[in-house]
Amino acid sequence: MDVTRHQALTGRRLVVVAGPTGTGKSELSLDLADLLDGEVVNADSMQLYRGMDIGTAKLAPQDRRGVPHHLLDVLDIRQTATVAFYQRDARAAVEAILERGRTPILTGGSGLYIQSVIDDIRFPATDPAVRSRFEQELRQVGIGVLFASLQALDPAAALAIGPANGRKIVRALEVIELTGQPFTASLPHWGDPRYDAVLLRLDRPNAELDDRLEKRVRAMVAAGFVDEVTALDAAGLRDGVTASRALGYAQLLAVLDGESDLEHAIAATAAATRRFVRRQRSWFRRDERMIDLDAGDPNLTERAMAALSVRAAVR
RNA sequence: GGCCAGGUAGCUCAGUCGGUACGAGCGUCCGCCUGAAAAGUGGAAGGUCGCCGGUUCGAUCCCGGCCCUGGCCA
Repeated sequence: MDVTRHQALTGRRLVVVAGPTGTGKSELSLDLADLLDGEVVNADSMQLYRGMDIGTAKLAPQDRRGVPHHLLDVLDIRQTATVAFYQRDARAAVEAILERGRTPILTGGSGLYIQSVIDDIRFPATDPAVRSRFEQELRQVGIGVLFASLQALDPAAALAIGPANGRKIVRALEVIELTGQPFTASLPHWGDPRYDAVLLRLDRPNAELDDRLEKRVRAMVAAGFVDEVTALDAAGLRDGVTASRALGYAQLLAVLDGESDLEHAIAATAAATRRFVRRQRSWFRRDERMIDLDAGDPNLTERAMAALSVRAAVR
């Protein structure tokens, strides 16, 4: 369990490969794994699910070049993914890799997930009973009432969350009830990342990325995305609170319901993905610890290695 | 060629019985984010109201002409 000591002995540290979807994170992490004797830990919320392969652009086993991957295919479609669960398992995976004397490479586009691994974030507990009670109240009594009570209990949280954000109002009330403490959406301030992590941030120009994303959605459909969703639908995809809302999957479910046609679904998915990319950026952008890399650089891998060695020298 | 409908924000469309466009949704841009984060949310920027002329103190809204789009008829 003495991770720090191990690092000191082996010189191993965590490498994070972050960035918006479609920038080539998976590919880069394979290269880095080859060069650093590494293993990949997935930091992509939707790739946690078994069976969600094509639509999540998950690396197929035969394309992993023998590099061990962790936290892929660990959830059933009907289970709800949560940061707290992810934090626990991802840290365990990272630590196990370090124990083995190898390099953990945390790769993915879920900003909060990444942060949950490298920063000291503690997620207050949850209680299904309390949660569902508030959710029911939200539906029956209305959001206004819940927001008013949040304003009374924790004005700062109410201000930060806003009167229209039902999900977060519910969670805040839940936390307040369970902990007796205010929710206080305290401002994130980062210190030194755990595992002596080096954070790499991939990106490419908007127009270029948007174009790639559109093509990628079409390629997914050509590769059997519709069949995948049909099969998952039979397996209970709609019962999954998280999985059923994944990009592309939600749009294709609408097609299966006859509410939309394929062409519309493709356009809607591409549009939603663009929006997602903007949100990912706004999340990653504020982390000053990240080192930027141009995803379109032909020497991307060398650049990444250079960034890592600079960090090693500074150390 | 004639008739009808229409030309208002990047797109789809509201609206003004003549007084500086409360425009809306979508898109775009920016931000927030502590147990659903591929989710959830806040804000901003965008308009010579097709063109030319007339009436009027004043026209995007009235009149005339022209151009464009869609439909119908010959």
